[in-house]
Amino acid sequence: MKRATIKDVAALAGVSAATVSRALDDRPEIRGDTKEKVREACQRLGYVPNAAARGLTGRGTNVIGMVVPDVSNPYFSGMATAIEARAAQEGYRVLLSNSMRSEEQEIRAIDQFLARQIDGLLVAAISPQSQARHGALIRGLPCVYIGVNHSEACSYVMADNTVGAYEATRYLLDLGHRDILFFGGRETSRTRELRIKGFYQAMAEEGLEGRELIAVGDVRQLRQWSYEQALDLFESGPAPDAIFAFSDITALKIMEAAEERGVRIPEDVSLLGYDNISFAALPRIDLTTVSQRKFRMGEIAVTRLLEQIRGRKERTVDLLQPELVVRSTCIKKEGGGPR
Amino acid sequence: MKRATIKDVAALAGVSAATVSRALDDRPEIRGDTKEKVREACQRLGYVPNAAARGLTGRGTNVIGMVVPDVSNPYFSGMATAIEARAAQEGYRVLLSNSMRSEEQEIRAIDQFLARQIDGLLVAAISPQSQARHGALIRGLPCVYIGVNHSEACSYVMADNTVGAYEATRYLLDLGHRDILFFGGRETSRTRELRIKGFYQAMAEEGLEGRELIAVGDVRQLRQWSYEQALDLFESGPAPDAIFAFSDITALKIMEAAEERGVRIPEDVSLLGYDNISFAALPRIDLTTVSQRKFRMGEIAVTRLLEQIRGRKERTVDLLQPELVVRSTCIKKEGGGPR
DNA sequence: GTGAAAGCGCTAACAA
DNA sequence: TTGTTAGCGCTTTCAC
Repeated sequence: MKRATIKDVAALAGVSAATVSRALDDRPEIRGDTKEKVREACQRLGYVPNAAARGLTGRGTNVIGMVVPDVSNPYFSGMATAIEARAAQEGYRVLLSNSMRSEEQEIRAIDQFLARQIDGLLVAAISPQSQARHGALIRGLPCVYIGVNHSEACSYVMADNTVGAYEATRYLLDLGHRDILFFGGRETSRTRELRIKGFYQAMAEEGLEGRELIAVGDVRQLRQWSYEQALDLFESGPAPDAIFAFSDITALKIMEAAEERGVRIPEDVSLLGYDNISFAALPRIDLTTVSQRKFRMGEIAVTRLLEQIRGRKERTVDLLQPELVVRSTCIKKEGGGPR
Repeated sequence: MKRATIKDVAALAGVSAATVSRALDDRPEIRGDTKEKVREACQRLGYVPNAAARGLTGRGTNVIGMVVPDVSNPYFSGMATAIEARAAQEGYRVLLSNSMRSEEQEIRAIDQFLARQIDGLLVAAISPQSQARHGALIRGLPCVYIGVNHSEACSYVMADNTVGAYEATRYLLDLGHRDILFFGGRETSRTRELRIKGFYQAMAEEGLEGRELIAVGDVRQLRQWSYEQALDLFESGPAPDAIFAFSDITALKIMEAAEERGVRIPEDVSLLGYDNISFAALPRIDLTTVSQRKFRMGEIAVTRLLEQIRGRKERTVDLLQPELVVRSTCIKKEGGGPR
């Protein structure tokens, strides 16, 4: 069964298509009873205006698109939820598309959105390189990047990862830990680059060297990698005083390996994550971590995007200060204590 | 800056719009060098075909829409991911929209999709009632419902919740538990209705009564409610032998309250969840639960939807058998043991 | 092999 | 207050 068009409605209501259009727009120049007739006809035919055709004539759609690397990652789904709530307040709907951490899929997602008459775009890109490739596509479309993966040519909102890592490391140091291991993250990750900088900065202040473990292999195997490396680490000799995990997800895998090896957290080794995903607050997990304040980040991103949609021309940059969330996986080092 | 149209490309390439259209479709009748010219012009102008206009002329868009109650719920985001992977294999993209557990938002989401030239729709509805209201909107559009909230008039895929609950309860019974409490779920929930049926069925077989706790209040407050009720439960006297939680999320809140009250799980009370969300497998959580096999469910949903898109007319119904996932939160009752 | 023209469903400018 | 007309960007006949 073909869907009803505005013409079908017009015919049934005995008016012209233009009148139907105006009636549905609830314009004042249309008589009440005409509107009534039109509404009735729409009802009868199950008429839904075709947004494609509408978009064609050049008005806004009140829809914004959002591209994320992976919806099943609580970091992104949490942010998406905040964004949708905020957008809804402003009368916008959000359409979500997954790039599955593939450059090609990311491009296709953006492409789809561009072709689909949206008013603006929010992108959590998978790498700074990938962002560079979007520019040509996006052109004049209002767009805000979220997170560290963006070029300097676009508007973006990000948390200060270096400061976050610095403060987290300071916290560990103040707890008396000396041998601290930065665990995970891939070499190509910009996020890692920023975090490790903060880490070494804090370590250097104490005249400490610090050590790190760089993740290798396919992005999709990272969790497995973390688990195996942690197993090795706990097996092969004295563990560090504390582990600063690249992300909460990594921390969780480390915790799993510790469990497996009978290493107690935090008694034997302190563990600190990054991101403050909802998992981290779970009973028994209760992971000490750094919050990127993703809800706030989402809100700001929507606000900036709407400003653009409403005419703002200048590029915007928002840098959020992260926040240490102290829970129970880090304790004072035995015999150490704050200096 | 306006986006380039097919005409701009045509002008730059020195051909007609029709030729551009054909060239981009890689049709054999177009000469190779013409295609080359066209491709180059597209490149230069950053041309992206407008899907709206394309959809207008009536061909498929290779996009399917999916409506979920809440992306930040791992149950749905997990399923969405499975669906996207499967759809991608078949050359389809998935656009995700959140209903935020509101009937109004759900309708708007569907509306949006209908208006947006998608080839098919996947819906995880928030209630059976809400589904009834979609019918008029959806009309002939290929559509598959996921989960228990659907009418009998549409195609759907769901897990057998009654059998799942029955088997889980049997498991608890076989472990020697007698006083089992079914905890949570709102009175209006169809899911609850089905699960509690299985629960009482198993209990009745043993000549046991069983007891239940019905959740009240706003959906968004449910977690808080679970936590508080569990606190009360553990405080006000002898806890049951075992708790069968309405969902994993509920179980997690119960676990939190137990922690708070010094009640040990599973030593003092066994705990069983439902859904097998990814949280449940976390170290230290390790929750025994029932899997709805949501990945499989997602795959089947996509398959059925594509069948419809490709012409199948009949309604389809798929019922999945759930699976008990034994982990560590349920143990034999002290002094009880399997009979 | 390519171009001209019609039409998809809708809205906006102009008439009546 | 309402109808007529043109045109949004694209695809698809039908000619050439």
